[in-house]
Amino acid sequence: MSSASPLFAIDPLHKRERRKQARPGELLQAALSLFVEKGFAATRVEEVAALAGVSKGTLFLYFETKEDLLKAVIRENIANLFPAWNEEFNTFKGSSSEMLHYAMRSWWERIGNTPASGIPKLVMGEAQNFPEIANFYHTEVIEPGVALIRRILQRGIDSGEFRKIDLDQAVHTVYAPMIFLMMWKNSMGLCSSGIQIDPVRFIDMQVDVLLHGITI
Amino acid sequence: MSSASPLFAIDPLHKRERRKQARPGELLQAALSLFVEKGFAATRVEEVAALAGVSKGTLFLYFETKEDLLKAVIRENIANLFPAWNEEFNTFKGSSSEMLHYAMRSWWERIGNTPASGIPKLVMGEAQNFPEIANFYHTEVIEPGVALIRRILQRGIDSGEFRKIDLDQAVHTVYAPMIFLMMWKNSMGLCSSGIQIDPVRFIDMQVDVLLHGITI
Amino acid sequence: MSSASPLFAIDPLHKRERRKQARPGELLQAALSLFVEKGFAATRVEEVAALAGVSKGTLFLYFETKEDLLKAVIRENIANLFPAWNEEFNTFKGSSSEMLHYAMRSWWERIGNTPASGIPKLVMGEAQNFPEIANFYHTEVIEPGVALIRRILQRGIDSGEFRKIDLDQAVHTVYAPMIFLMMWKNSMGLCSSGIQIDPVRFIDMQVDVLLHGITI
Amino acid sequence: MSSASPLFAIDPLHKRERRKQARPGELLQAALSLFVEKGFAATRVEEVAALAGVSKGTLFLYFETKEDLLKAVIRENIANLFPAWNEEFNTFKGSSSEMLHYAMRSWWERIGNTPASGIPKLVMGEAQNFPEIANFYHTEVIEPGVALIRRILQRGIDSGEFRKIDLDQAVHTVYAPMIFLMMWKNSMGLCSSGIQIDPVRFIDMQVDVLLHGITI
DNA sequence: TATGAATGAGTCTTCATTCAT
DNA sequence: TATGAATGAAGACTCATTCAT
Repeated sequence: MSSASPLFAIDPLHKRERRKQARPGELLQAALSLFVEKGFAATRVEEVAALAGVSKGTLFLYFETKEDLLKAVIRENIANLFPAWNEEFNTFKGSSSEMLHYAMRSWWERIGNTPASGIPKLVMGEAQNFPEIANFYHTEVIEPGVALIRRILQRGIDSGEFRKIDLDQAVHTVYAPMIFLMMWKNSMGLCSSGIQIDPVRFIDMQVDVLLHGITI
Repeated sequence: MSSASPLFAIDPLHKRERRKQARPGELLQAALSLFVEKGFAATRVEEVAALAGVSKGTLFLYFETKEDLLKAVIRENIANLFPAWNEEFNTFKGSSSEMLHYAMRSWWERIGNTPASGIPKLVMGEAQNFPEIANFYHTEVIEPGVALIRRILQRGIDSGEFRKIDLDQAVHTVYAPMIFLMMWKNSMGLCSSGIQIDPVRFIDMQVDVLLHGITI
Repeated sequence: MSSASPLFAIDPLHKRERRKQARPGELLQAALSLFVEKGFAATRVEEVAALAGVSKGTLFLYFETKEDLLKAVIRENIANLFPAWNEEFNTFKGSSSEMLHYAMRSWWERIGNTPASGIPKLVMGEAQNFPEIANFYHTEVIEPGVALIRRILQRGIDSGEFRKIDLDQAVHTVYAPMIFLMMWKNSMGLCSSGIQIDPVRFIDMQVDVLLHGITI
Repeated sequence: MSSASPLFAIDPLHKRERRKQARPGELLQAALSLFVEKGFAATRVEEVAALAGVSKGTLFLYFETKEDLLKAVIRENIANLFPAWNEEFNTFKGSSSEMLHYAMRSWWERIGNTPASGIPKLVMGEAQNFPEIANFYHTEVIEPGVALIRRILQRGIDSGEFRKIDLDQAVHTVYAPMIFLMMWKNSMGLCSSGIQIDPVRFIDMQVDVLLHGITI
């Protein structure tokens, strides 16, 4: 109020307002890190609220249920990335091999290497107990992801780069190692004494083997 | 617990006695199926006891805590299989490609296609809450499994069938899809509306791509 | 609060001012209908505020607590009716039987058949938790009501129409069915599958039996 | 075990067992007194359990829900009385006037003058919030009660003692004051400063007026 | 050994009330 | 005055674990 230049004449938000707009994001971030760290069921909503710096009641102002909170976490951190991704691939220049390699690398950078990588473990772990979450994940994440991969493979086949493989099976071959990698990283990978997988080398290896296998 | 699984014990004790000794095994079997079906947290010990035909109190006579029960389930259903497996591979006749294919198929038949396939999901889901379990799984399952795969690949390289690939990476390439398949089958695969993966075709595809990628 | 209900105030203040003074009345009306419809405990203050077209905070500007709001509702809707009623009976022409009949009918029209009929249920339901309210109701409603009935019966005895009954008991006989009717209407009467009492016939019957019983 | 005489050879219950059989009754009694004293919603299950001398969890061993507990209270204290009552009236000797008088007096002794008299207030107070309870009360209490009254009146008409009144209305006239009396006793009647109704005189008066009204 | 009655800590969710704006 | 974001106390219900029998 005291010093708004005319350029910002559009009523600057009051402090309270600004907090309100930031809240969902802060809660989502807190929820993601705790859900991933301790599992969905084992995380108390109170912890999430505390980590976001608010009280338990406030959380329920923004999310109707703990389950809703999880859905929002998924949407925010994964589902929302697809539109931009699709766009990006529409305009990709280069061979389909490069495209596939790029896709997997960039998936790693944007999801696999972020806290969001813990989500698949979460979802799979709770799938039976919360079927609605599993369905949601399917619709919002798996299906768009599979569609994206399929487009890349189809493009390679159309251009004569790839063999005429069975697409329905081949897509699994692409995303299976990615999902595996995320699961591993967020479970066994945390074991101090365990086998450590180097993600970048793992991905390169997967792409390498895969391309060896499907290129003509 | 210390002796061999009572399921395989053929002893001359009269029925009463035998039942007593069979108890832990029945509880273990009940626990496996319920843990896999409903998840560890969502399974009540009373259900396990009921399915095993005993009362809640009896279960605690054999297992100190619910967590102990889970550990025993893992030990009993996976770790114990390796010795026989190693033996079998020592005497395998045939090419290394055949050996790899055989290994993956037989893994599917003996674990992937049984209730035991639900165990990795259990372990990963509880890994952070029970680090001891994760470590146990590492030592008793992952490491022997990786060693087995490494032997097969090494055999192929030695015999000139396979390229001189980086073994440390390559082993991941082999077991990643298997673990993925088990996880999928026991989570998203249960979604009625979800993408269904045909396990046998999936494995064949994996082997196919893999061999295309690594054979000379 | 101290002045007469703003609903009846016709003053020359401009609209803004008038709205301000109208607020408590609107809140009271909203509170009455919701308390009666859903019960005191089950009505959220936010709903009351919303129905009155203000925000939750505003309600607390006018009423210190939810309980205070209930007290105001009772005061406003019942206690205030008695003066006019007393006046009316001072000038009644006709037999005492007619007077009794008229009294019960007109009570039905002015209270029993309005949302205010829900108040006794409210008061009785909360009587133990808020003894103050019960006392208030006693002083402001029950006692004036009983006094009114007693006057009618006394008039009948004096005029020789009625037997010399025990007045202390007889008054109960008059108002008991009325209170019962209000309670029934606002509780069991709402049960779709329940016994429905036709209020007018019920009252006529009561008066009929009563007059049969007390007239000479 | 140690000293069971042959006469009691039918295995005497162990202490634990005996407790178990007593528990529901103890809980029911505790629930009745607290529900009546403080209202259903305002009574915490933990208080009920404590008053019955058990822990919160134990209560849920015997009653699935707080609402179930209330239903059991109603059944135990009112609904269950009807069979015996019906039986009694089948064999009643005397005039229908006496029968009616007897019915109301004995209702007072067995319900009105016991803690169970608080139940109608409970039910009416919670009717909207728990429609299932209201329906239950209707079916289990109101309807049998009304049927009983109707039989008495019909008997009087058949024997020529009573006028040919409208039965549907007349039954209300009988039970309305009883329900009123119970409500009053458990709400306004508790007000130290309030009008006190003497139940026996009230009932006598009701019967007196009623019989004056309906006998030929 | 086996039972199952009893326990009570633990968690989500609601809502009257406060208070910064 | 008016707002509505924030609070946090409260309460029903669950379930692993214990222990008297």
